[in-house]
Amino acid sequence: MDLKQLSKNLGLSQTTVSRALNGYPEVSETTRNRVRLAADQFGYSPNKRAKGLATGKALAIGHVIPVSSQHEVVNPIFADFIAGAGETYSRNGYEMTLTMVDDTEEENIYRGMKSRRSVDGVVVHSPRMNDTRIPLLNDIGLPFVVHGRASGTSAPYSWLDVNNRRAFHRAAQFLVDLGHRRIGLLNGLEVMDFAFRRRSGFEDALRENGLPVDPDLMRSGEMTENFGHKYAHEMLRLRRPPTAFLTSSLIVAMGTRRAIEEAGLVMGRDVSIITHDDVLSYLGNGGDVPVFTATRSSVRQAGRHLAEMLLTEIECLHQGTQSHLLEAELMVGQSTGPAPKFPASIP
Amino acid sequence: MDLKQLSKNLGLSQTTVSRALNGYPEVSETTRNRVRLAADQFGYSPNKRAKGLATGKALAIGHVIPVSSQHEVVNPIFADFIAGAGETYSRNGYEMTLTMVDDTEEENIYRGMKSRRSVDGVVVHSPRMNDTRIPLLNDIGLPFVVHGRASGTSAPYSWLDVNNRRAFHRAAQFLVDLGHRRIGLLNGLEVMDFAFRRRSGFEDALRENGLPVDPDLMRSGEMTENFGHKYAHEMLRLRRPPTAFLTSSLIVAMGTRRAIEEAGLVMGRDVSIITHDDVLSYLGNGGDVPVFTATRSSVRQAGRHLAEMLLTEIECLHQGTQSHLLEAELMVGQSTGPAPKFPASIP
DNA sequence: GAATCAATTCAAAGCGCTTTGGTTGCGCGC
DNA sequence: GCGCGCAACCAAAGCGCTTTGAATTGATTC
Repeated sequence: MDLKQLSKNLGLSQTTVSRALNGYPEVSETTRNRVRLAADQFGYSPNKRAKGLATGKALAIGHVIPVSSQHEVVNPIFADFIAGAGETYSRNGYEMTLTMVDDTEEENIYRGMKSRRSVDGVVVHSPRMNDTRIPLLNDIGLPFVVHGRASGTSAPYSWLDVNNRRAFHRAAQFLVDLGHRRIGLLNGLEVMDFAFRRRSGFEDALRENGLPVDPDLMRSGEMTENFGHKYAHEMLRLRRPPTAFLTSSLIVAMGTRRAIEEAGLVMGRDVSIITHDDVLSYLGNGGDVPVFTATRSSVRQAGRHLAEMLLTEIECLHQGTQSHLLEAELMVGQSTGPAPKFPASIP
Repeated sequence: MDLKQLSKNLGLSQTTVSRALNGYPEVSETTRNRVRLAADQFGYSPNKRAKGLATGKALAIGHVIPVSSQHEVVNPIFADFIAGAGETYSRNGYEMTLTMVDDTEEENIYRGMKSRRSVDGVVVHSPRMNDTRIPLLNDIGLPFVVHGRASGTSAPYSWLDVNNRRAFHRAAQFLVDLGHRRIGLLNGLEVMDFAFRRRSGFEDALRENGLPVDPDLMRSGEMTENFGHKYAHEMLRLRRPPTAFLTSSLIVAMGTRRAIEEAGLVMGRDVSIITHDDVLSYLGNGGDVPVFTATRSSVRQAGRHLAEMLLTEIECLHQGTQSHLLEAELMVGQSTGPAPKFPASIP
């Protein structure tokens, strides 16, 4: 059923039917109702491509997920972030198109999206420091918003980010207040902007408390369970092991806990953990008292919000950029406790 | 830059330029090269919507992710599955559009996709038993393939599935061979077809070995860490606790391990765990000897493969249905050992 | 020299919608 | 009775591509 047939059935012109369905005022209410009814009845919905061609809008948003060919890790936060964004899109009649792309050809992808007009805008994921995508997108004139920020980028852009620096600063301070003096940092890949900020918040807290910044106690890498396990294990075997860890995700924290328990130690008593928690739906850090003490901020919520920002940017031709800095809340759980008087030594 | 401009620049007709770029034979090689060069130079790529309108193909595949409003869990395997499928799509010039949808309106979504022709086909995720989507899609004539199977559906359809029944049968047999007599099953939601099959494989193995099927030792639910923890904890406090668990995912296994350790027991010695492992990239169950004994099958690989099946179905108008049953491999890790002579009792 | 042919190229129609620039019919004031 | 404004509707152009059917070559054949 297309517009032509529908209008023929109704004995009206295509123009009128189109206007009736799209809410234009120059159609009488009786006609509009008649048209709506018929459209429902025949199950008519306009061909998206034709509509797109005619209006110049794609009614679609692109998410380009960099999948490095070297480390094939799919960041698990995508699922929840995209679930959040998807809610916003469907509420507003947009589609979401996902592209997995090797990070070497990202530029071509964006240019292609622009020139073949397949999307109205894009969400930039996992910004790195000095991220080249931001000037690129500004350059080619494709509307975009960034999930996170990119230090070192001078061009203006819209973003939504968690205050990673403050979150890790607070977390570190919390551990110091509990008496911890040696704290291990298991950070995300530090080419990623968020990881860089987290580290700097962590280091600032140490310095403010007159504590040394010890490279032996800092590792960065893909945020997997194995990563957490491997380096926690390694640090716990140092001559002077850390009495606490600050980890970048719940998954890493779980690996860290495994290393702690393998060493015959007890999490929360012998060794503390604070982690950042993105509130992934399948990884609830729940209960009345959370298992892990955590700085938390829902990535799903972030997805919803960022998608809204992008849509207003597209629809309102919103001049100027928008930005939102979310504060993470610090939830005290069972994984932290006072620093032990005599740090357990590993056999 | 559009086709009109490009052809004007070249002094050729739109027809010729279009044919040159699309590899039609009735264009001389010299002209074709000239056209290609110019297209590259001007960064021309055809407007996707116009192309779609003209050809009637959308060059896009839809993935409809059911997001139940009750339990807002986003299944973490989506990320990896979609990464796999996405690779196939981009290799073949397709886009992937994702729709998060409350499962009450799925039907409308599919009908809409069909009538507005926004996709050439869809992938059905998380089939339930007697899944209504399969007859629906057959009915409206939208090409589709299913990730998994739907017991109780008589209509033919194409699918790719892991042999879940055999995997859990083998896993249970493996535990029985190690001397375990009481085995806890922490299963996915049993409206899901895969969970149903897993349970039946599990029960068959018990029966074949003359062991009772004890409802107290079987739980099903969303596969979260908390789910694993909660019910493992509960079962371990039974008068006759299980000496082993069979769990539905690595995440659940991690929750189970937590419960075991909280009880002061040692995984692999006091209590064994076998889990299914979807080989999610961020959850490597790696090492020379995996942490968890597991039946494994890569969901990312499944995504790649299933996407290929769908594309051949669409492009070749492949009559008849295709199906593939993948066998999971059993990887022996550190989480299993002989059943203890005197099962540890919980204080 | 006219007719045939293959190899290239082209003009124009069409995909299903929106939108521009009308037309129509009616009540109004003068 | 005339011109006017307004409400309601419409025909046709246009979005950027593909594809049909025809035209233009130059070479070949009779």
